[in-house]
Amino acid sequence: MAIRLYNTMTRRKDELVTREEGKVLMYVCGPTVYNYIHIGNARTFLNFDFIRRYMEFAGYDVTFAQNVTDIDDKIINRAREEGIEAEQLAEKYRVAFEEDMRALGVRPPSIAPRATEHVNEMLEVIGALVERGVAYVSEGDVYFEVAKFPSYGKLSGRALDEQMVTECVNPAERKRDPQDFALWKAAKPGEPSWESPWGPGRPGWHMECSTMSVQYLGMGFDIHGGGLDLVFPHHENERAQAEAWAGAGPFVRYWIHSGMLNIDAEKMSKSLGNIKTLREVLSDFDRDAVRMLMLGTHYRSPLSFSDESLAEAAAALERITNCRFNVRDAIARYDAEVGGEDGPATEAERGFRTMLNRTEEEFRAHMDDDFNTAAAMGSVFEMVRDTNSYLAGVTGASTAGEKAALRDSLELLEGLCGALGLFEEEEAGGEMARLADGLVGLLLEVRLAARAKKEFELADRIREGLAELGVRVEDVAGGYRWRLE
RNA sequence: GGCGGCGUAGCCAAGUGGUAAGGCAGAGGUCUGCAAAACCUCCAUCGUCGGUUCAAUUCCGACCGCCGCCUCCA
Repeated sequence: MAIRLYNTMTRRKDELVTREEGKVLMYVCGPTVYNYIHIGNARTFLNFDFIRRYMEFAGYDVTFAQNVTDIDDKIINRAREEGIEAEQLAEKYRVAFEEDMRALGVRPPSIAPRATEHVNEMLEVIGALVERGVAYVSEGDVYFEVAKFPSYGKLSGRALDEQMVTECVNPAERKRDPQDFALWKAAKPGEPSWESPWGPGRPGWHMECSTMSVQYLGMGFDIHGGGLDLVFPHHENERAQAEAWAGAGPFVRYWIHSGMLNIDAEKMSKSLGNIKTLREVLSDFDRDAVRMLMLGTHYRSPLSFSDESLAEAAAALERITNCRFNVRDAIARYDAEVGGEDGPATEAERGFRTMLNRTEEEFRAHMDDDFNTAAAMGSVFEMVRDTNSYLAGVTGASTAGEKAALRDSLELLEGLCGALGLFEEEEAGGEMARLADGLVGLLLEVRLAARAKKEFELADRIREGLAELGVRVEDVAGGYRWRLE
């Protein structure tokens, strides 16, 4: 079945037909590196990580480009505050961004071009736009003349003359029309700058995305994404530049926009002082809890973030991790057993396999339908319930068929969750881990013996002591199992 | 003023023209030395008012409420 996705340009769900069959060329607007990213930024990057991963899961070869905006006003201002060069500041936060993405489990882009390394290419595009008469020079600035691009406003669905005019902002206008936007900004004294035919300056914000996306993915690439708040003016302008420059459209086949994240139902803003950095969140919560929270809401809907909602997501995630643990434990247990007759599959086993197949079908169908992660996770949760239920009925000496079915269910559970980037935390390894492993096992053997003698006080002491070390002990028929919290 | 979105149980959240997934929380039960995990059961007529229809939460209209964008913003 084909993937259908909501296209901001057409305002409906369109079937994904890529430029080249089996391949997806995708560009997502990356960070402006002037600060640590906040949880809202994280949602956008996570949403596109889900989309990218699922397309790969669905068999596409995905090329994913994401820019780094390492020169703009915010960077310059912030550098001034911190008393360092803009370049140093940008590098500091660019590295921090990469760390954050790694900590979140967001897969790195295939290509991560930086604005400052593509100034020459941008100058070529700007020059061509001036030559074509769609851009004009004004006191060292270069502006795109919106009136020369007939379909301006098509993406964001707004007419040029119906906008609220914020004229008081800049009365000494260098622009012919307030809607015109800068392709090149003349440098003020002390600002970082590059040479250009129009004097020293730096590229306008929108320029880099048009230039670099086309440079690496080619005109008419498949998917361009970003936060919903980038539709206007950023993406509208990108499109205008690119199509005016190429002389034809489309710049992009599908536009995808990720919904905003609010904190306690309010927009994050400096004035409200409710900006929450990803680092703060990750210091309190597991990365997969953050992923679960984002997966629970469709990517285009607004998401209200709070510590409570995160705690809920963590609890929901635990249900899945418990199930995974239950299945793994059962497999290990049955593998150790010698008995077990082979024979025709039982009723329960056949039903179990049917359920597994249905789960995968439903999961894919939901994801194919505009990446409906919330519904897809619903299917996973149903599978969790049915698996636990099946597990409760399989007791000891299971058949080869049952063992195989359990292994398949584990593979499916991990596969579906993995398609959305869950369960990628590295497992502890090494000498010390093996030693700890053995010690815990030894203690639990002692505890088992104590329980057999009804020495519950000792048994409880061992369990509590281990709990303090983060080892959760659970008793099962005739034995025990444990795991790290 | 222009454009767009949203309003589903205590909370979060899918979804459909034919009486509503899933998760969290809660209640009861089973299992257990206790616990944990798990299973079972219970818990909503979908903002309000009209209209279309055999039938609407789902389509249309009005209204109320909330929010976003129109200026930098993921």
